Amino acid sequence: MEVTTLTDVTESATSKGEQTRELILSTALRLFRQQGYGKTTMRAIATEAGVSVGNAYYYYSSKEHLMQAYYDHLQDQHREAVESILAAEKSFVPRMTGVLRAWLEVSAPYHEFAGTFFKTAAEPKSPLSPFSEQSRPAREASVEIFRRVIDGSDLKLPADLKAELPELLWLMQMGIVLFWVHDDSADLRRTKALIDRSVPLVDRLLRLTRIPGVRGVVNDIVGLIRSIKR
Amino acid sequence: MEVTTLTDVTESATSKGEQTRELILSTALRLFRQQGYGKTTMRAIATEAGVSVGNAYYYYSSKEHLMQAYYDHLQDQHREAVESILAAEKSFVPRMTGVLRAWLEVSAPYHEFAGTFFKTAAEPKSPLSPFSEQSRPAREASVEIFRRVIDGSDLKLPADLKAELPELLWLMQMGIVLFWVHDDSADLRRTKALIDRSVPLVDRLLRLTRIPGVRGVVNDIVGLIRSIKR
DNA sequence: TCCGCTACTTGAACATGTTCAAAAGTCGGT
DNA sequence: ACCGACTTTTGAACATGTTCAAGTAGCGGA
Repeated sequence: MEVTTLTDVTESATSKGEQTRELILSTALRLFRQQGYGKTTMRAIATEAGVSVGNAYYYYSSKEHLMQAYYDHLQDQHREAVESILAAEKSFVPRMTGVLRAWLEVSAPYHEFAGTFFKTAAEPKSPLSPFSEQSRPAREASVEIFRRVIDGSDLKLPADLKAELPELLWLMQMGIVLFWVHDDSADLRRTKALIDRSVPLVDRLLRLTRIPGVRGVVNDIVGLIRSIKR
Repeated sequence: MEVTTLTDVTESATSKGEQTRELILSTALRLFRQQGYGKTTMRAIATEAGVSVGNAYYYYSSKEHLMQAYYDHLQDQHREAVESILAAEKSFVPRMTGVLRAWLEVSAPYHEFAGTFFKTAAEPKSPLSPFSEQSRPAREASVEIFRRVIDGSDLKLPADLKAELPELLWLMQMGIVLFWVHDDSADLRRTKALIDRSVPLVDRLLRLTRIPGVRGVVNDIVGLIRSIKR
């Protein structure tokens, strides 16, 4: 259970401003972890980082933007962690399970204040919403992971379903994240159980698409998804 | 497209305190609608209602609690609106579609600031979360509606699935709400399309459970749901 | 060296949700 | 009418996210 150290965040800092920027971010993340998001004040972050409040706002236009930066950092870690899994595993279930569990691991240190973070998930106007235009790059990078999960696996799927599936798996991850946020079981037992049991289920569901009676429904589902994407 | 009037909220006000309570609530809801949640200050609510700020807090311990009260009010309206539909329709699709559309109608006047409201959906600690202990009564009342949707319909289902289905339909509604919050299409065209197309799909999926190859997966799904509920 | 431009930094001021000690009102009992 | 207990009301004070006008530092060019 490796925990991200502060210096992990500070990488390739070059100019003067960049150093201050990273210093503020790493200080903020440390305080978030230590005392939670709500109890960490901007004044505390600034003081602890040895800068003025206004200076913190010069680099991060709001407290939520510090979260956004953290989120990006998290995703980078996840992308990295996923590589070895995708290289090693060849069938769908372990690939998907591994990817989800990897997310769980990199996010674990932040579980306590994650609620405050994902609070914004439902707020359409916030740039932090996973559905927003601003988070499109991060979202697409995330969807790309699931595309690789499928492409590198042994699944045989109808073309149209295969095209939509990465986004659906991403959506599934969003659901699991929502569950995780509410999960207060010891060692995240319940979330782990959810992952370990739901992925094989998805696998079975996907293989069901070969049954003739099912095919029609699948087509309709794909059609529905396509129609509401615009 | 009937819009809730302020006096709809104020009903059966009796004692002195109750009157003030309702006055504050109705004023708050009016301002929320007129200027949005974020731009409505507690001072504005108090001033407009002709009371002091502290007095508003005497009745509602936070701004969010004013939302909670609104939410309860909304649910009451929904329950009422649903009666005629459940009395008239006898098959699943129109029953379910009607219930969802009724929700859309009573909620329509608040669509603009709904984002701020459902923001709390993902925050585990907030009593406003639909999954929280505090909102259990409201949630159960809502689930009950879906139980009636099923019980009064022509659906023939395996007993164990039938037992879990009301909660699943409630979850489906949560998903639709999330979609609705992000829907900025004219006249909520896209959300309406989502309802009208997804309900028949659910209907078809449910009838698929008769196919032998599907039965096993359904059992597993039901098992998974049951196991993660604890 | 000095000028001017940009990047950076500051901290006081502001906006707003929330708290709280004190005041005012209400009401039943004597 | 007065007392005491409880409910209701008040507004100033507080906490904290955010803004902004002003100041400082660094740096390339004359």
